[in-house]
Amino acid sequence: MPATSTTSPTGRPAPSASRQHTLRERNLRLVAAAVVEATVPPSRADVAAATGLTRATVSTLVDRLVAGGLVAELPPVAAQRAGRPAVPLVPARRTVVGVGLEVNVDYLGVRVLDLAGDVVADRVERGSFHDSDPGHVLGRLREIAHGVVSDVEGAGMRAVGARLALPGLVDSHDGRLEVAPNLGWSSLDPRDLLDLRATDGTPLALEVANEAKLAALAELAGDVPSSFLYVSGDVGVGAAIVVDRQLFLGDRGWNGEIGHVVVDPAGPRCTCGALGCLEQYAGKEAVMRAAHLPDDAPLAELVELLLGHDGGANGAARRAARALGSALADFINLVGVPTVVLGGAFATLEPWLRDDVVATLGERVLAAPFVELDVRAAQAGERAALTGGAREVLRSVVADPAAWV
Amino acid sequence: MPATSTTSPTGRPAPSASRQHTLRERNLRLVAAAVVEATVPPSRADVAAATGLTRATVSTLVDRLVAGGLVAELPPVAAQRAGRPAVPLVPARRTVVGVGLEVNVDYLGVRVLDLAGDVVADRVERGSFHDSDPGHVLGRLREIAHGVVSDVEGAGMRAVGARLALPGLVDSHDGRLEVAPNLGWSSLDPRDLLDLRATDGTPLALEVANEAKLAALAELAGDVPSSFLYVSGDVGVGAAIVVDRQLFLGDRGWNGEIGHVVVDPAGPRCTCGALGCLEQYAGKEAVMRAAHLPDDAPLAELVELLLGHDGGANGAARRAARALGSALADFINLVGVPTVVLGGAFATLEPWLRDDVVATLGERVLAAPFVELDVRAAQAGERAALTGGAREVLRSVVADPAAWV
DNA sequence: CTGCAATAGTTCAGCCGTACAACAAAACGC
DNA sequence: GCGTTTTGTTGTACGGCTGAACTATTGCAG
Repeated sequence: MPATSTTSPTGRPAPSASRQHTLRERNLRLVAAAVVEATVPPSRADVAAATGLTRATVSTLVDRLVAGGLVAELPPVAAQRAGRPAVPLVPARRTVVGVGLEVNVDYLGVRVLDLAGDVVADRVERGSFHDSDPGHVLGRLREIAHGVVSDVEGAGMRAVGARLALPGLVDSHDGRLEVAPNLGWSSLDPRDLLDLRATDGTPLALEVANEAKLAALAELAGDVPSSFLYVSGDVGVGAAIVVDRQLFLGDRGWNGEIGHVVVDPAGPRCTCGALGCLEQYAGKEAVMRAAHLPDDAPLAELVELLLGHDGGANGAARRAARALGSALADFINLVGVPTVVLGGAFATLEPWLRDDVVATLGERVLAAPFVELDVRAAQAGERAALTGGAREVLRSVVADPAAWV
Repeated sequence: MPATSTTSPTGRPAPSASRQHTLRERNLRLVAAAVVEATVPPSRADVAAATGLTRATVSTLVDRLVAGGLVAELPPVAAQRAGRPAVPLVPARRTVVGVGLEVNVDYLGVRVLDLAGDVVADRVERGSFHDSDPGHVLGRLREIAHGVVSDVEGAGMRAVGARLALPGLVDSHDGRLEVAPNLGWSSLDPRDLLDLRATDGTPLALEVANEAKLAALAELAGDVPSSFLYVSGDVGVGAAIVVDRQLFLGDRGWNGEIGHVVVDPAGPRCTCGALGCLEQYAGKEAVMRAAHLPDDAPLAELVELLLGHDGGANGAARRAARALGSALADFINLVGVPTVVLGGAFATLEPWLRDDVVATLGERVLAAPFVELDVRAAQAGERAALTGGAREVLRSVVADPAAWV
């Protein structure tokens, strides 16, 4: 909450008067980021060299971060060379944690991560939330979350915020959910129904976002370029734009709606009312139907057929891949980011999608001769939005450590 | 040049150590922006109130900006109320100027603007640069630019930088032109052929960008939302994304290629090799042909026919508008910015395009029920890229006044 | 084993830029 | 004409960073 109260719609900090303590805040952030993003635990001297600050300044800043529980010191280890051994600095474990929450069509989830990226708690409850009652479902999520937060705080950790992932259009200004077709929810503020509190009663800052967008952020934990497009295949097809390791949200966060990009104006009618949307070719129901499976067949069944070289399933995959390639070509031509990460069901199906997607991109992306197009499967695993949400909370702590130390 | 040397690919400043003078730089920018962006000339006290700085601090900063020629004081005018009369502050006129350059298919242009937004110099040379020689054309542009810069500097002004607009794919990292189909140019660095110098021999910082993108920036001079999509119709169809009054450049600046978005996969073959690109419906040649005019007919001729309610011309306009609406719907669904500014020939044709574009957007934009879609004609006038380029130079001065005072 | 070089981290004076408060300047109004 | 009001300036205090000197702890050469 404090971290975002002075940010513009797109998340960029609004310019305001800089005072002495602004220096402190900025340099604290710089040092915290240097420690968190380092691949090998740096010493104070390493941080000084990396940031351009003096060792003296880094020392005082690090001391503050250690006191605040954001950074921890490892026992000094003698290097292979002369000189006093360095004290390696690492993101603190089990001190400050972020909470990821999700309501999706077939499960509720809560996942808690610490600054080291460790999963501290993970709870999933399966169910069927098609056309469900928001108050009831969010009430249940609240119970689960409250239990998890109690456990975590009982173990001495501090929950600093939560992100709720929803499969629908979320307004990034006010966190309202405009519509979530597959849940049957519309026009509500989840924070009215899900006020989370720490055990001492203080409210836990909660922000709401689209599921695909938080799932995209989970990829940042792995080896991925700093800018990429993320496309998540599920019942719907959602996408996210990540630039310089940050979500690009457009005007109010309702972007990345690649599921309704035109593939063929003479194509089948979509649930949105238009004709030939991508979802009618690469959405779960369309793919299952094309593979002669029931609409709601599990993904594993399709994979089974594909592994057995079933003609119908392969045809369905190729049709989906061609359509996906066409829509992604538009995406790349418009946004200008040449790396595509396939998430959700597309990650599982990547071996059967990749070639046709790449071929279509090669034909339709105008800049194809000048840049290397890169299509790859997501790495974040199951229910990535939970990880992404929790990570995002922790990122906001690192981005504004002054508020937490 | 100094302003961008430490910026990331997308133009966001790379974080680095903050020192005392960082405060100065940031607050100088804040004050300069407050003066430049104000609608009515503010006093030092007004600026202090707007920025949150104290009057004392604002005074020293303003004095510096005045000394550097970025800000000027108007004679104090007695307000209608008690108190010492304020000294109104305005962007300085005819002191610091930015240079916009452009090579397009049918003209070369140079335009010089000062901080007040006044056009200080404007020179256009018509010609035909289809399949032209880059060295020759840029050499000629260099001559014209050199003459203009000499005049301007002779009048006591200081040219602080230049932007060159080209109708093609420009790499925003290194300023190289990858390809400009209508000029027949490819793979060259315009700065090798166009090194500009002030009269005293010091080189003038030159950056290169796509024509539609600089034209989009020219809109910021008028009454336009802080985020919008800009679509420019010409021989090709180009676009730009402006968010928070800044260009969004994706990974390397080759975005906004809306001309090659899929309108109909069964449509006519495009020069890019793919089928049914927007350019085959809304590009100049396609529209002229559909209106039964020669490919290279002047726009005025089409307008004439449209004003006369010519059936063929109207059909061509509607076909173009439907296709444009379809591609723009994709654009909006993907990027999430609901305001569209029609530029270039589309600005002239806006009366005949708007209704069909708006109708198509209403059908295909997923968020249409929740946000107000806004389609409007560009305001910047002829050869907007020149204005946008010059403005962009001046914006970079205001964004980093410390480098210039 | 001893002393020296090398590296890490700490201490302290100095500097710089902003805040705060008092003050000077220039209007209005009764 | 004098108090009031608002603008802009002056001087002091304070906070945060730098730079240099200093301490701590290692490796290595002799």
